[in-house]
Amino acid sequence: MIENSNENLQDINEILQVRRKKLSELVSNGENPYAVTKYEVDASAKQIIENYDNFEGKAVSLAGRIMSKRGMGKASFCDLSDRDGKIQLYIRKDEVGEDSYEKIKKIDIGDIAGVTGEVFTTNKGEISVKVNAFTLLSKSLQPLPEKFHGLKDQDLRYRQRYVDLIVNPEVKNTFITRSKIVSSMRHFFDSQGYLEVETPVLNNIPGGAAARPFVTHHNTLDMNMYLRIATELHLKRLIVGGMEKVYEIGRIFRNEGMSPRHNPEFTTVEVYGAYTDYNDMMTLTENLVCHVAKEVLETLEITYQGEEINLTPPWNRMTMVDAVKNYTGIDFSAIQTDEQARNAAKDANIAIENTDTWGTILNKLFEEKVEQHLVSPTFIIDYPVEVSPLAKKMQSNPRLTERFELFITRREIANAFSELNDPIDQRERFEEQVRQRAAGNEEANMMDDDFVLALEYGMPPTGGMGMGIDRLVMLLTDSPSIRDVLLFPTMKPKKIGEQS
RNA sequence: GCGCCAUUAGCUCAGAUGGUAGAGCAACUGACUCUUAAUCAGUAAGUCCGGGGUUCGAGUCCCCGAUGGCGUACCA
Repeated sequence: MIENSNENLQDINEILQVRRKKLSELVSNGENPYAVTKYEVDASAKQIIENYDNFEGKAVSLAGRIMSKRGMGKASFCDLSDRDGKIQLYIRKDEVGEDSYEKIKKIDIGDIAGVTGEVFTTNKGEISVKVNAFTLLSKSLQPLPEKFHGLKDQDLRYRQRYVDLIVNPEVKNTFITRSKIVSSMRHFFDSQGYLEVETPVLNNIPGGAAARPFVTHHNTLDMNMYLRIATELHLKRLIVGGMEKVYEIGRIFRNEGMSPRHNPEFTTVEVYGAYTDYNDMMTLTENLVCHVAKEVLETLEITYQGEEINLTPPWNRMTMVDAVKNYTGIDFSAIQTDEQARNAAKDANIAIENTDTWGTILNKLFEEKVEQHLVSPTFIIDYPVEVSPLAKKMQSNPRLTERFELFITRREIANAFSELNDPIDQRERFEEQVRQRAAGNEEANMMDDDFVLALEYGMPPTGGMGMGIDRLVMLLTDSPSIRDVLLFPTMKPKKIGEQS
């Protein structure tokens, strides 16, 4: 590798050449930085700064990336950035020795170094480490983006997230928060007796949602398989099997359009509890989000893109029929036939098709006229059966199901219902989905005979809830795009068509 | 999928009306032992996203394409 470093020197720009030259000099002096295997670290920048009284005057050993250099002749200052912070290094020629100082002058911004030294405060009041030994631990051959503006180019930030993380500290914080949110969720479910499980990502029949799946191929079995579009149907099989409280946090895949709120792969949590219903799931959802917000953000009052959101329960609860009535004046409880519903939709300027029914039209009106108003946390409850193929019908009105969706900042955050456990009803609903599929709806469910068979063995009354974790993280980290909460968002390759 | 906008040095950005590209940071050389967007002097650095076209002349105008951002459509 090292021998190759001179190979195409003419082809690369001067900055890269200079760094490669510095590397080969180190190598020929027997100081190949890439040969170093280990460095003892006993403190971090954040620890030192937060517990300065304990560290003042003490010897510490630190390692991290050099982020800036301020040379002043026989003394230099650097900023060293490590896992959770940044600290200034003060390097004096008379402290480290002449040879060492000359070498330190040649380091580049971006190099990884280990230092030992004494913690002190400069005259200007900055907590620093007076270095007595400096070890280059890895050479950076690429120049970093500018120290003040950081990396702004969105394309590069997503494609080269490692650079984004190095130079834009708030990015690292977002992902630390994401990690804490997921961890807090696990604690919440675990402490309530839910069991975390893992179900297959490779599915024979993708189900549990209306979405086009990704198709892949298994060579030995010589058959196509699908990446899962939800975890729902497997988790409910586990309820049938007597695992009464289960949850899964996992990646799902939907072969659909991309937008600031949609990535082809994203993470959901789904939770199921036997002997509970959608009302219990509403309470659970409220408790979950509040638990996470309190634990991670230490507040229930957040700001999302300039709008203040108060997460303090209880949250608004509104039936879909009431919601549509409030915002459009159209009262679906007074509408009986599909024909009447279609006329109401026309009056409201909603585009409809001949296949639309009372329930699908109610849902369309809700999506087009109501969703945009749901900024504060709001549970919309009692969804039409046509758009809820896996939810239990309401006893009081079989056109509706015991289902809710949670909206915050106009976005769907969670979806839950009293799970349909009637195998005969479930089979009929699948058959309806299959008909829609045959009619060209690529997002309709496929028949899942094994799932129906499972229900035939008997599933207890069960409440279930699914939540988009990426969207929750967006909300809690005030991130405008889903790509800001995904370390490596899906990107189109930059160069195409060159080889083939 | 459609529409609008963006793409200029490693990074952040300027480049009216078409006249042959500029700053700051980073880099390099030098000065400087408490600086912190260090300072000072000097040097070097470009496939102006790619490909066509108009023109005596294109970073700039036109067409096609690439990637991204936003909006819209789609997404129970």
